[in-house]
Amino acid sequence: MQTDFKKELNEQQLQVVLETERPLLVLAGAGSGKTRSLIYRCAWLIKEKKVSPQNILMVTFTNKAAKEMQERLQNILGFSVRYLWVGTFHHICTQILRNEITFLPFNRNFTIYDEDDQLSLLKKIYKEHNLDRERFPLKTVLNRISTYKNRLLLPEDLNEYNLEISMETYKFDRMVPKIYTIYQQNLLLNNALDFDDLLLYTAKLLQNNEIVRKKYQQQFQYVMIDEYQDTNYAQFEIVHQIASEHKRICVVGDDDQAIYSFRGATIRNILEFEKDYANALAIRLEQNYRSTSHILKLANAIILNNRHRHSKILWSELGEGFKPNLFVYNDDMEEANRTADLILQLYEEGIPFREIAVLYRTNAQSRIFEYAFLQRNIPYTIVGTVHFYQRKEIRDLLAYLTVIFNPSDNNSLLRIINEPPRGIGTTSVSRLLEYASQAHITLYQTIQNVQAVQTIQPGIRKKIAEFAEKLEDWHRKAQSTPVLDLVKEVIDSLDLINHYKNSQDPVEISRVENLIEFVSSVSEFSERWIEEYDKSPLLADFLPFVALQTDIDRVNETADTVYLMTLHNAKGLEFESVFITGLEQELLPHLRSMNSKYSIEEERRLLYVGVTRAKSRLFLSYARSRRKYDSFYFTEPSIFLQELDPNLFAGYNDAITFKRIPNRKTYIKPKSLTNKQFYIGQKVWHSEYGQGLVLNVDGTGPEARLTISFTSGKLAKIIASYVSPEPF
DNA sequence: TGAGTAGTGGTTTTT
DNA sequence: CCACTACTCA
Repeated sequence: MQTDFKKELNEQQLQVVLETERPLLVLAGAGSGKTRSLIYRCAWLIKEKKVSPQNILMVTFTNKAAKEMQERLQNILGFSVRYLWVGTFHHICTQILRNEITFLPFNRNFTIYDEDDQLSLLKKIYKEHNLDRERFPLKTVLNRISTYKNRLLLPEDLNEYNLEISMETYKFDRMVPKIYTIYQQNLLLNNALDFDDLLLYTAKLLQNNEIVRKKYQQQFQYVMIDEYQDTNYAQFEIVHQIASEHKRICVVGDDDQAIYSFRGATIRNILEFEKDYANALAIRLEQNYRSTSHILKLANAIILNNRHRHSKILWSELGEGFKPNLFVYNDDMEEANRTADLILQLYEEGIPFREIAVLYRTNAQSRIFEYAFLQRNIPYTIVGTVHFYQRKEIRDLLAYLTVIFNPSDNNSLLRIINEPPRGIGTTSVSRLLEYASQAHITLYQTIQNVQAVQTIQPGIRKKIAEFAEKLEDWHRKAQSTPVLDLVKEVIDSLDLINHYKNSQDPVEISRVENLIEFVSSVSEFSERWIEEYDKSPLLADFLPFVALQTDIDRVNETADTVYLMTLHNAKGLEFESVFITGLEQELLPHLRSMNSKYSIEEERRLLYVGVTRAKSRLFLSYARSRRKYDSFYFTEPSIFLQELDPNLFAGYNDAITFKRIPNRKTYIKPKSLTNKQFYIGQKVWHSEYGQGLVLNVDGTGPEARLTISFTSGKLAKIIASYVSPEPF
């Protein structure tokens, strides 16, 4: 193996592999082969240094990256590394918490709450305590609580705020710790943890419990952390507690790609690494093995405008390549249509769809592209919008599974108690809750003994009892029945397929498909599980997996589809061709980030991340007007474009003067591109027939009839509004 | 008491 | 344009 990889790595990468015994800080530019270096380092440890896989901890940013690392490592080593600890922080923390459950205030079957669960729990709290949702907006409060947790601050650490003043008179800052206290109590009552809790409890456990800390310090002899620039204080503390003793730690990161400060990530962890770990060695990887020079030139020029960074210039030996294109469109619809046309053209040039990605700042932007792609039969996969697991029907089904697994979870039980409708309305539910709180039992226990709740009509009591009996039956079965069989039984027994199929509403009918897809995803999960562990997975194996699963993990590489995703989701990926769309003020940089220099710099890094995803073709675009809700507004080109030298781009010249258009509040229908006069000899593009040459123009404006000779051989007369000028 | 309907307010990014 | 809330009818 030694001879193998020494040829494949450059000098600095080799150093990353071989320097295993001291703290290592790897400053790795985009596309500089950091993943490869990490994998070889890991292989070196196992093969040459005879380190057992279970003594290695490797933290990645996504589950997908973890899976990839594991597979590539197995290929190199030629044997299974099942016992290697590789995964995201959240995944690894979940594992640790389950192992150490005896030291924790909740039980083994805890539920992991996502944002939707958090919101519904908080809504319930607001109702019970008469809190004003306008004065204390749910999301703002949740964000603040998250910030506290990321800094490892518990409600009791904020005690100075717990003055005995009536709730209504609290100002926001004083109210949040109060809500935080109640929120934490409620999570415990539900035997539930939110995402931040996974980190918080793990960090606190390692800090305060010497037995546990020693155990993991000894187990994880070698620690590697990817994307270190995007770790927060809680994550830092977890790593530090584990690694500060033996100090065999290797972190990899790039300050220019820090894009998660809103989640508490702090660049401090990279900047202070050499202070946190004495005798640390810093290695820089600057040679890029991904993109051609024109693309890197643009990337370097963009990031040069950030003041708070380590100077770093990417270079490659892959040749000059194509200059990036910049396109200006009149509106967002045109941007989507033209992007789709360009993608078809690339496809015809031999680039598979899976090597093409369309990136944007906000999830809402995906819809219009979907529409354009559907019209042209371009296969696509959206990564990260409405998460598959967030659709109503899937969440409902998951709520059933959650209650079956963790009966203490009132929140999930409330979600399904009348879903599908079984005649248990709000009044009955509040009577159940009232009884439960007076008797100091859970909602689940209450419905198991519903005959005791005299306030509810006997008829409804009977319905509740039937429901409760079903749940209890499944709860018993779940201990031994494979999760796939259990899921099928739940769906059958609730008659969900027919429930949705028989609806008049097409939205409801479409839910059937998702249910079927869910079953097949459970089936897929089961197969993989059986392959690895030689036994069928139970519900207890499946639920934690689902909770930490994200859309990016569901990306299926075998299908040939274009990828649509946010710039955030594109991190760590690479594509032959990349489109970055919506380069407008208030979109990129986003309006909500424009109030501070620091956050503008983060937006600029976001663009930098997008640009550095491209291997050979890069297309940037913006629209002069954009639809929002149901009206148009006018846009200005992004400041990030305005600060660049236009010569970095190929393409339209008038596009790169970045003329500002005065903002108007009233809606004026944007002039379509086709208002431009077409001329004989012009190269044009048609969505169906492709590229063509104008032979004759009859009339003016969008109504003009053009005679076009298409490269496909077809000669056609076409109304001007159906074709667009050829951009290349 | 529950279910269906009209009106209202709200979009950053994610584990 | 969509998801959620408050209101009305069966």
